[in-house]
Amino acid sequence: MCLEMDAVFKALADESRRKLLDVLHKSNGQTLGELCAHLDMTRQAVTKHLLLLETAKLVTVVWRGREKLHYLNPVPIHEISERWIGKYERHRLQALSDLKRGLEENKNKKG
Amino acid sequence: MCLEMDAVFKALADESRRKLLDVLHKSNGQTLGELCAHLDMTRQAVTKHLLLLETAKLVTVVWRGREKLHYLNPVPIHEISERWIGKYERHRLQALSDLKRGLEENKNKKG
DNA sequence: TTGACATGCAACCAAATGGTTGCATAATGT
DNA sequence: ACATTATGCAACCATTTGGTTGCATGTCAA
Repeated sequence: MCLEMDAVFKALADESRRKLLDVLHKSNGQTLGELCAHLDMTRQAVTKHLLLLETAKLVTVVWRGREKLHYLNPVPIHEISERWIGKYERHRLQALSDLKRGLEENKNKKG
Repeated sequence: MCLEMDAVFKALADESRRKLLDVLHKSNGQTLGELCAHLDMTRQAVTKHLLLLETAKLVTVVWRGREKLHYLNPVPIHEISERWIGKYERHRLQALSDLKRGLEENKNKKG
C-alpha cells in the first residue's frame, strides 16, 4: 500500500494543481513552459505546484535537454477509491457512472 | 456532475479528516462524542473537521434527540476516480487491485 | 562564443488552516 | 426541578500555504 497517501491528498487539494492534472490528461508530456500557458500565475508558482504533484507521484518527469516533460500517473488516484469504497459499492457506483456517461454521449449525438 | 469538487478535495487533504472517514468506514452512524474518542484533540476541533466533511457531502448527519449521528457517503470519492482515469486504465488498475487483494487474503489464510 | 531560452533556488508576504479556550444552548434522566 | 450530557458558536493564535520578486544555472542555436 502507498505510504505517502498524505502527499497525494495534499496535492489534490488545490484547484490549480487539479487543473494541471486536467491539462496533462488532455495532452500528456508537456513542458513547464507549456503548462504555464494554462495558468494565470508566475512560472515559479507553477513550478511549486508541479513539485508537489511530483512528490505525490501524480506526475512523472523526464528531462529532454533543457526541457522538463511532465507525465500523468493514474495509480495514486485509483488507490483513493480503493480506500473507502467497498467491493460491491464500487460495482454499483461504476454502473451508475457508466449509465450517466452513456446518457450524456447519447444526448450529445442528438443535440 | 459535482459542482463542489473543491470542497471534497479540501476535506480529504487532512489526515485527521481521513481518519474520521476510516472510523466511519468501520462503524457507520457514530455520534460526535464517539468520533472524538478516536482523535487526540478537543471536541471543537473534531466538530470543525466534521463540518468540512459535511459540506463536502462526504458524511451525512441525522439528529436523534441531542445526538448527532454521522454516516459515510461514498459517492464523491468515486467521482474522483472518474475524473482522471480513463475507461480502459480503470479496468486494468482494478484488475491489479483485485489481484493484490486476493494475494493478501490468501496470505492471511496461510499465515 | 555569445545571446536567448528553459528552468532552479531563496527570501519574502498575505491569507488560509488547524488548533485552542470560554461560554451558550438544548435534551436526558433521576 | 436540576445536574449531567451532547452539542454549537465565537474569538484568538501559530503554522502552513500559495503567491510574488530577484537572481543563478544550464542548454540551444547562430
